[in-house]
Amino acid sequence: MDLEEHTKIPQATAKRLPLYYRFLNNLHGQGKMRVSSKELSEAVKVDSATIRRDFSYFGALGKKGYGYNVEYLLSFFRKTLDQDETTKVALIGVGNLGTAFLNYNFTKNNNTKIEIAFDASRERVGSEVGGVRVEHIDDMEEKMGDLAVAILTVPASEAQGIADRLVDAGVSAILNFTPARITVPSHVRVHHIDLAIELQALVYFLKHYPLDEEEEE
Amino acid sequence: MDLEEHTKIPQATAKRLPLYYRFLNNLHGQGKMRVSSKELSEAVKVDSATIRRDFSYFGALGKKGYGYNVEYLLSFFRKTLDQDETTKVALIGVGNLGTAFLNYNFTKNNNTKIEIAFDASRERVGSEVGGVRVEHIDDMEEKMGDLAVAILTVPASEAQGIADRLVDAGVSAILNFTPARITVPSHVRVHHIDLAIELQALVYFLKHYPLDEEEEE
DNA sequence: GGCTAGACGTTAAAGATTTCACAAACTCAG
DNA sequence: CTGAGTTTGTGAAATCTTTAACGTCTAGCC
Ligand SMILES: NC(=O)c1ccc[n+]([C@@H]2O[C@H](COP(=O)([O-])OP(=O)(O)OC[C@H]3O[C@@H](n4cnc5c(N)ncnc54)[C@H](O)[C@@H]3O)[C@@H](O)[C@H]2O)c1
Ligand SMILES: NC(=O)c1ccc[n+]([C@@H]2O[C@H](COP(=O)([O-])OP(=O)(O)OC[C@H]3O[C@@H](n4cnc5c(N)ncnc54)[C@H](O)[C@@H]3O)[C@@H](O)[C@H]2O)c1
Repeated sequence: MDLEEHTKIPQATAKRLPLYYRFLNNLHGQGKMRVSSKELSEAVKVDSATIRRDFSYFGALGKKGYGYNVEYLLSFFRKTLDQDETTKVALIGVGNLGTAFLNYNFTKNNNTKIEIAFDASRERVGSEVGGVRVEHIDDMEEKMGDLAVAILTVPASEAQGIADRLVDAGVSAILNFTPARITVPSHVRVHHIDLAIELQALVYFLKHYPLDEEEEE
Repeated sequence: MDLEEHTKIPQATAKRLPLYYRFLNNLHGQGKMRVSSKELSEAVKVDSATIRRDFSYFGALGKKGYGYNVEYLLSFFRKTLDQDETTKVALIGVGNLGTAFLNYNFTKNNNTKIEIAFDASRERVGSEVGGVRVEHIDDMEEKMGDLAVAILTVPASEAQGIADRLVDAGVSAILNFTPARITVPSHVRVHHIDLAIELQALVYFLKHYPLDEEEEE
């Protein structure tokens, strides 16, 4: 019943929910009591109609002529986004990117935490990075426990092999930062974040999709 | 004329072009002469009809009953993606993420290169990271030259201030890794990459959008 | 030279997402 | 208590994107 409701929410909306949640948190921290879709729109750079539409998938959360009650909205999204339970995450590949993530560790206002990290390099294994213990990749299956989510920051050539092992170890979601497009069974969810491509795409848009003329402010 | 043609290409297609290019490069490196949309589809995980459609925006690049000539396609995309000229990029904020990017530097098969980096911390300034000199942020305007693209990896609280200065310095595209949604004039293009949100969204999908039942391979 | 299998390019349909625009419902000042 | 002013929630339209389906053309074989 609960799940079915959620299943109807468009993916595009679902991707914006954490953004809304974060900003509502800020507002709440500032002691703000109410907020309109217009205000929110300016802050998160999403059209106000889109915001109202997004919220409406969850029912009537606001009041006409008033806007949204920050506290109410926040507590609603806290439930919706499962902010009360922390999802434990594994990170594979403690190199440049992996180290950056471990130091950051998404803990600020998040419900995710990197619990354990793995690497193949003997020099890294046994150390702690950002408070997270680095284990040897050979011990992955043994030490990973029942973590459901993994961040993949190994060299591209290793990606598929490690992904296969992750799947066998019971992982059901992978955030893949390698350029390799990995193949997994259909019950596993993979999101690719391909930073090199993001940069190239930005440059392409810059050159081929002119925006407004330059105008001095 | 040339520009107008490109302007008609859907954004979704444009974002996939660097991906195609990278894979074609791999194929070419392996000495492969021809490739079909089906093969490409399996490698980059994009529906083959979508690939054919994407390519068709540029005209008839393939041959029926044969597929695409790798060399031809590659040289076509090289032109289209301006792979021959290197776009110089500045990076602001040499912290965890910034350091990772500098060490990587997108140089592998890319047309982008981080030329210069800036930071506020006296200990970092003057050093080199990944072969890139780190300058003090106070000297940014003076030392940036005419770079058009910047990567922003400063703390969120600094993001808007630095963005304003980047715009004044003539930057027209910003890749923003901070959680702050920055405001810029309409002639400046900003892409947000919000890693914390990507992770949260993945977890949300995992919990609320069940995929196929688990099945043993 | 003719035939078969394969693969493109494209039309059209379906699906997803965004945006417009406005009636209804509310707030708040006076 | 009233009325002016806000702001929601949502049909309907517009836009963008993906996918299916297939006619057409080519390669390669016999
Ligand atoms: N650093 C960046 O800015 C950047 C940008 C875009 C893409 N990427 C991609 O992200 C990935 C990681 O990049 P990076 O710069 O951190 O690379 P890196 O070489 O610094 O780190 C890779 C780490 O993985 C470890 N490793 C190697 N094989 C392993 C294995 N089989 N099991 C476990 N660990 C293993 C290595 O010891 C190393 O610590 C790469 O695929 C890269 O292409 C990185
Ligand atoms: N590291 C991650 O994994 C991660 C993940 C998600 C988001 N982010 C975001 O990316 C940004 C950078 O993250 P980080 O972990 O690298 O942070 P960091 O604190 O390690 O690095 C920030 C760097 O910016 C420099 N800096 C501060 N003020 C500056 C200024 N005014 N001008 C120039 N440089 C200045 C600091 O000296 C520091 O070196 C942050 O906004 C963070 O929220 C990081």
